[in-house]
Amino acid sequence: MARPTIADIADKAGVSKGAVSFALNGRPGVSDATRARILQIAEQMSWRPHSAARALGASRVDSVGLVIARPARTLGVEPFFAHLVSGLQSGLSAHSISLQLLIVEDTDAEIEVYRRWSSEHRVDGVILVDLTVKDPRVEALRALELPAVVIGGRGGKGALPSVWADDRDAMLSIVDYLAALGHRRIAHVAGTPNFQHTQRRIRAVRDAIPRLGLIDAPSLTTDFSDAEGAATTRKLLSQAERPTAIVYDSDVMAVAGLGVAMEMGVAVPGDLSIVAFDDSILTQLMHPALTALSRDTFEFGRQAAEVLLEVVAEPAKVINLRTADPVLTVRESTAPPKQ
Amino acid sequence: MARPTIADIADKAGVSKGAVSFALNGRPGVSDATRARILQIAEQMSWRPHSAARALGASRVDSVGLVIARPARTLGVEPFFAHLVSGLQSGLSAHSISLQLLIVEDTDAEIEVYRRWSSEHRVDGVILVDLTVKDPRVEALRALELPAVVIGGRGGKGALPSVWADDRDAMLSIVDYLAALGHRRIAHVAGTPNFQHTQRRIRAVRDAIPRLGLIDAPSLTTDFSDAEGAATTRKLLSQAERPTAIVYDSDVMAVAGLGVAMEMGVAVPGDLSIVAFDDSILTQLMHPALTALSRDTFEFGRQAAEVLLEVVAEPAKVINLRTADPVLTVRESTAPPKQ
DNA sequence: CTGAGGTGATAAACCGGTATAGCTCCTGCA
DNA sequence: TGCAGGAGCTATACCGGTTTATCACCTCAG
Repeated sequence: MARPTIADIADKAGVSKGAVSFALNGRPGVSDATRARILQIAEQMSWRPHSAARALGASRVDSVGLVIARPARTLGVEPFFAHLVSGLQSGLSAHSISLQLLIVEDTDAEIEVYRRWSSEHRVDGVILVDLTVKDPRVEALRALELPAVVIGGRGGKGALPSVWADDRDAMLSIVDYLAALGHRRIAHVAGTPNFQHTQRRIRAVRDAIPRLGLIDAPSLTTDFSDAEGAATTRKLLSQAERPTAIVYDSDVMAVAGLGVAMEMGVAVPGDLSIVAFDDSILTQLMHPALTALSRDTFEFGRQAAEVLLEVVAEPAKVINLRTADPVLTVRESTAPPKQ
Repeated sequence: MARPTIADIADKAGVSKGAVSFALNGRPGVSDATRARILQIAEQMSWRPHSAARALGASRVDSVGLVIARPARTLGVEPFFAHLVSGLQSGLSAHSISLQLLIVEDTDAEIEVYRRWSSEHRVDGVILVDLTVKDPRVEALRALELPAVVIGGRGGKGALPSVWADDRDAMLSIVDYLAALGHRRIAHVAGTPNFQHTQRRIRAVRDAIPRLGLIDAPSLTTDFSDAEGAATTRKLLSQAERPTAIVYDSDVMAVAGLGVAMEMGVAVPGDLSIVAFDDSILTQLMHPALTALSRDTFEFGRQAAEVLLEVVAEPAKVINLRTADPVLTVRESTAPPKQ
């Protein structure tokens, strides 16, 4: 007997299937003595529920989904997703929920996946990342009535539940530090403008200008690629009035920017300070090692999992959980500007 | 009516559930006219099979699994897994099979996952990576009768089906090139010694010594971390007779090694040539950009998916598919040695 | 002594598909 | 004319759980 079923257990225990089900799920209907006996037999036969059978009856599949819509090429350098996935699983495995991961090319494909998952009952809910300004996924998920939690995008009213970190505060902590070092010409190499977090960071920089008495603090958007990160840096360093510090919206762009500085003979941190808005092994491998904003992505994922499970259990619930603030890890790429 | 079932379709079409099932699965038993009518109604009601129901009856779940046993911390820098997963999904989605991904801490946990997946019928088969010399997973999977495909490890007799690239040839292509440039003192910073591919690479280097007339070619094992990569490099460059070229078993270690060379004032590629046995954006971001061995990991994953599906359909099948050979991408970190 | 109410269990329906036995025609051939 | 055989379809069992209706039995209050 390879895979015992509850019928096998019922036979052996001399009770009905129903009694076994009650016993195994810890619900009333059987005496403590019978329950103990059933549990012991189940244990001994090393019984496990057949996930499909349970899903069919109970209409929950104990599985949630995460779709990442990025070309595979740009993925993987960023530890972000690996850590996020690990954190998610850590939060889910405590409840024996499995994670379905899918990488697709674009948002249309992503929505299509949600549609399929929903109609095939493959997941109980999903995690959303990279929220854009007018994100079509929000409406699609609402229409499908598929529980969802947004990561990173703070929900307004009528929005989906979310788990978010304060991008604004984080960016301010960087700019404040640079200003305190004496920098007055700061540049910001931002990511894709349609991401909500990009917008928030740009706004934070702009708002800080008068307060900190900055001469200038332009935000230049890119597609997050190393190529555009390098090109933008080249442009910035070719100006008559160079910035003395550059903040990059990702670690990859920061590394590319460091390369450009070296290539142009601009000393880091002597002539130029560099900060990455995202930490990873990449920033630590560089010479000089890059000052970076560290986020606890693992914990982020864990919390998102918890929130999603709450929302799955109670779809009407509105949760907006703010996670721990990111901290600035100062390394060798930042210093006061030369006079 | 939110989610139509085949019973709904049967009602509307005025036929039995069985007829609908036949029609939707393209099997004989209904006339072409009826089939067409049923398909049209199904389409119109946007019917999708309930995955759990199908799994329960047909005892296949249209889902395969991949477990990665590495501490989350070291993951993610390596684009390898991201590309592999994308490739796998590309190969699977053509057959509407989904991929279950799990990251765990160690091999014991990994085997535990297989056990759970198997008894809960959550997957039809699994993909194995990072095969070690006496890998306990092989026996565990055989005992569970869970179809599996090994990635990277070429199976001997009695082994699991596999998809593999020729590590030996790949390593030889690197060493041959370095020798052709004139290098006679070559060092090899290898990965964890218990990995099969590490063993094969070490053997390839050793065997090449007499043929190429190398003075020396030691292979030093590490744990694949940047820290050990750096430490090993430091040791090598501190010797009286320095190697003039170093081959690293991973891109991360190669980057760390480059850092050490710079820190010690060893010019790359003037005094030292560096080659990474694995390509990624990391190697391209460096200055100088690193010569690296490029593998088509995406294609690798695609082929593995195909093979796994064959094995799932026919468990007795023995397949050992050799993939395209990796190619050496020469960049700026290699040059003839100074006299 | 009787009836209400709670406890511990069972039998059977159900979830949404797939697989199979069997039934009804219709056709073709002897 | 009779019958074998196949096409086309139906009815039903089945997969492995969960859930509900029902029931026997015991206890206790009136």
